Amino acid sequence: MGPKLPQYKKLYEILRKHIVGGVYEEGSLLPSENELCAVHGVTRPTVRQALEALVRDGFIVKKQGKGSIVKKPPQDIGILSISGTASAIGQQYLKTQILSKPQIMTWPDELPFELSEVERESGRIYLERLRLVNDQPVFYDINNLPNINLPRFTSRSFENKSLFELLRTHYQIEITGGEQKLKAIKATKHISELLKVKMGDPVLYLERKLNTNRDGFHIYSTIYFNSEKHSIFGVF
Amino acid sequence: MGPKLPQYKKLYEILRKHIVGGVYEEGSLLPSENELCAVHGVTRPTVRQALEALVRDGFIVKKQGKGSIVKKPPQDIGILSISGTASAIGQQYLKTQILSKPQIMTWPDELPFELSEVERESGRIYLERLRLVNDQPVFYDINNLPNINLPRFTSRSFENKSLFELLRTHYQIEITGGEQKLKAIKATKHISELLKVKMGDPVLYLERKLNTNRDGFHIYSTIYFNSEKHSIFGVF
DNA sequence: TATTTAAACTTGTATTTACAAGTTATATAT
DNA sequence: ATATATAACTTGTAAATACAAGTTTAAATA
Repeated sequence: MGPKLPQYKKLYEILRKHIVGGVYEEGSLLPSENELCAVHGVTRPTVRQALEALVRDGFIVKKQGKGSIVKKPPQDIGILSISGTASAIGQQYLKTQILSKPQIMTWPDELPFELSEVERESGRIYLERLRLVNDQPVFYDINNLPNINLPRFTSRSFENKSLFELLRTHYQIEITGGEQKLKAIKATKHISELLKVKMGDPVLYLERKLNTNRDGFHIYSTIYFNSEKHSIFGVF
Repeated sequence: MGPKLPQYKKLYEILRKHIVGGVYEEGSLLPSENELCAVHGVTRPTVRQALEALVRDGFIVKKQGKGSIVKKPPQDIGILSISGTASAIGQQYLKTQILSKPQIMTWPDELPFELSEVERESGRIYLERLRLVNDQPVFYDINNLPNINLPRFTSRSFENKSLFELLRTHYQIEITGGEQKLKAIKATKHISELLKVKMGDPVLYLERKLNTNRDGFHIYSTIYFNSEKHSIFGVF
């Protein structure tokens, strides 16, 4: 069960959790590297590896002679970039409703992106979600993951949890990049009902292919976004 | 005048130059870390720092047990990221039409972003463009730059030139990042006429604030995008 | 010959040590 | 009291070393 994470990743997870959990206020300083060494019983290079990852993911900025300064968590970047949607808005306000529980299916014949052989042979895990802010529907997303080495995945709970966080913490799958196409389209009947907008009203439409640290493991998503009250915010 | 770069940065610059210069083919392997140590007379942690930076900047990917694989330099990134719109589509197909020549004005009272004091006091350079692909209008953008140390700017030619390229080559201003908001909206009469879509049809709407290497110098843009035939494509 | 095993690579993780460089607070001098 | 210098922090850079883990190649075995 214990996935034997390296120490710097364990420390990364701890600090990340503390930051998003509000243990450290925005703008305040993290404990110094030497303090972190002492507290967690590791050496400074190890601590620095963890901090580097936090910098890369936008949770802190470092200043020589000063320390590590905590940034507001959704410095992570929202739907336009590699992180999950949860952090874009602030996890506390974003609720997740599963429209279609994760289920194993075959791939459809036509896809906006091309599959690798392994992916096609393994089938897919299909998952539909509706995501709400203040009980108002904002995202509707359709996700396809290749069914490769994801034990117990279909039986896990997704309510109010980020898909990416689950992949990262339980399967050590990290998003390393991707590509996406973006359009403004008219809401169809189906979409308008889900997102509670008028039929024909403009909604954002995204197609994404995300790369991961697992070779040949990509996540394919289609996302509809109701931008009437919220807009997609991105920092880069 | 030697800027006394740290060793790992020197090595980074060397390897980067070699990669973009074609010394290493795309997909081929860089010398192993130990080889690089020997050749450049540094230790492995130093080499790894340089390679880390190359990974971060998208020039290589590393595989445990295999080596460092050369990627084609981060092609361009499209409108969703820091580069100009020209590279998103391919400069050769994108034409620029100036709707309102650059002119010096005062800032309006209301702005989607907050100005710094220096920016507000200096006034702005205002610039409207329409950008076409195959003679079909695709972007309409409204740009505001603070009027700080930009000699002869209003008299320069912009036709078929990237605003960012001009800023970089003539004023050494580089975009370092930014933030943006994204919505799908209905085309107003004005927008529909410019982008040649029906009134009320969905168009993409972006508001951006771009940071530069000049402290306190930001570029504020509003962009309307006709996504009927083209979609915005982004790699990250 | 085909398969398996082992060796020789590669990068990944981790410790220990040392000094440089930037920041802040304190003590000292004027 | 104010300015200056010092000391005590902070992160940044760099070395030398060790072993783990993944990949490839070559040798040994069936």
